Amino acid sequence: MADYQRIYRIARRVPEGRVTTYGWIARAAGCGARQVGYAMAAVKPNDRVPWHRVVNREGRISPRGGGEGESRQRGRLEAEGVVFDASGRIDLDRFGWSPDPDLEELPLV
DNA sequence: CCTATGACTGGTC
DNA sequence: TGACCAGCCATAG
Repeated sequence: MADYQRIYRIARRVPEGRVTTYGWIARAAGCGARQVGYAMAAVKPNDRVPWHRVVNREGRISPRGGGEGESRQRGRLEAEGVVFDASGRIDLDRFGWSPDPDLEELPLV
């Protein structure tokens, strides 16, 4: 459980209108990408984690069990100004954000 | 303690 | 881009 807090903390750093990937958070948190995904799946309302700003490396929303939160996630991102292309992907060169300064993608939209 | 599972990733074809 | 495969590590049972 404690490890999730570390992951959540990184996730909370993601600026509004930007997205990050499981891999980037994983690298910053010092754990595997799957654990980040697992942590996101375990997020509770009280955690105040912008889980919707976390997508996979394709800039696409990872399909999960219900598939319901998927549309909800997309809706929230679009509300923050994130744009999805025709394939339902986000342009990580424009909206991608890395918690690691070394990988910091050129921000700005 | 050990095995199964998973909102993943990176290399190769 | 997409499909396939192997590695990844915390949780659950």
